[in-house]
Amino acid sequence: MLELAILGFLRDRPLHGYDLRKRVAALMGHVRPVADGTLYPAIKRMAAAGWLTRKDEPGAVAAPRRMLYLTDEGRAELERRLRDPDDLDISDENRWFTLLAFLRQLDEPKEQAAVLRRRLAFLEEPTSFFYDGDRPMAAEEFGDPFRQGLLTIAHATSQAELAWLRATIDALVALDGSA
Amino acid sequence: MLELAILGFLRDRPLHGYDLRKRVAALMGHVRPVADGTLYPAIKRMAAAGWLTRKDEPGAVAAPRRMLYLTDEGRAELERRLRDPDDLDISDENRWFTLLAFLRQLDEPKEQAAVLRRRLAFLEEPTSFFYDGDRPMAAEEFGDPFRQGLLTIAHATSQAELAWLRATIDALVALDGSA
DNA sequence: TCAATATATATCGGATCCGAGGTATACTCG
DNA sequence: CGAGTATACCTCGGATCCGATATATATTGA
Repeated sequence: MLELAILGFLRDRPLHGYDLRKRVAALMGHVRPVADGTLYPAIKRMAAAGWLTRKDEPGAVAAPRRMLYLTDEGRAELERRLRDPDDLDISDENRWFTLLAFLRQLDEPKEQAAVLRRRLAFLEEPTSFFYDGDRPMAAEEFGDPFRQGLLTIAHATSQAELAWLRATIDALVALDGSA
Repeated sequence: MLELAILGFLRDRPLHGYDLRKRVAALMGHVRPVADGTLYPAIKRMAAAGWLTRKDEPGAVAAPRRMLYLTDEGRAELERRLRDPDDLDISDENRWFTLLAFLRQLDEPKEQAAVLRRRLAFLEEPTSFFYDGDRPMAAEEFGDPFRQGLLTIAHATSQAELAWLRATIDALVALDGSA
């Protein structure tokens, strides 16, 4: 997921690692930024894969910066990941949020809509969080406020997402039809 | 986080690995269950740490089951993790949800409320997801429907959680006062 | 002026996780 | 009766991640 964020940010403009770190933290980390011990190895790894190149930037700032440029291979890899995301079928909000932040970078509205439809199909599957043996338990069955809270929050989240998904898919289809 | 789920489920009743796998999948995994290659090493690890004991169950079922029993050390470890969760300050919904599912296992309403208050404080911090240089960008600034969607969903989620948190903290405080 | 903080990059060990593969028995359906 | 599926446990290699640690300079505030 970190790799997708790096590819996405670099498609907008070249950045050095420290700047990238702040942007990734804002998107994925909030309080605790992504650890340096995670980010810099990831950059190195992705440079080895040929997705980005590094160039030293002799500048006015304290430490020497290494600017990161997305290569054509990196751009192709980004498009591949946006078009065919592996994990729309699991309930990992962070992954979905990161994807959502960069999905606009796909050129075709039709392909953007296709990704959203897969997510919609996933969210429309019935979900159960708790079981008594093999029998799924309904929210009303436990007075436990914490499990009630879990279901309340999960429900509100998926309702908000569903509403937005449906509206956005419609808009993308209309956009594609009129083009 | 997997370890917290295992401790929490075993506090309710002894389970064998395969049963645990289904419950963990229902809570954390939904479509894709936690991999066997993750769960069984985790069980082994936790047995080595003294948090649970394993006993072979010669039974009528196909393969021999190994029942898992939480030890006193395991119960103490669970309470420690519920009381002092490391990561209420990061935006990982899965962690928070797992914690929420077992927080009722803390005996004192006062301590339950204390955990919720820390989460409340985190959610009340202003958050920005996107930056133009160092300047945080408001939702209105980009017409981009994907970033708008990101903010819409994030906002709805945190509003639902805030409302539930405030109500539940009040209820716990009242409960503690009347006891 | 001196300490602290911010800038900036990097390595290393340890932890956890996933995917692929392996083993074996019971039940169900054609 | 045979194939497929469900039950049930496990190992191993590879990937990613975090925390600690290291280095070095510029800026800011007491």
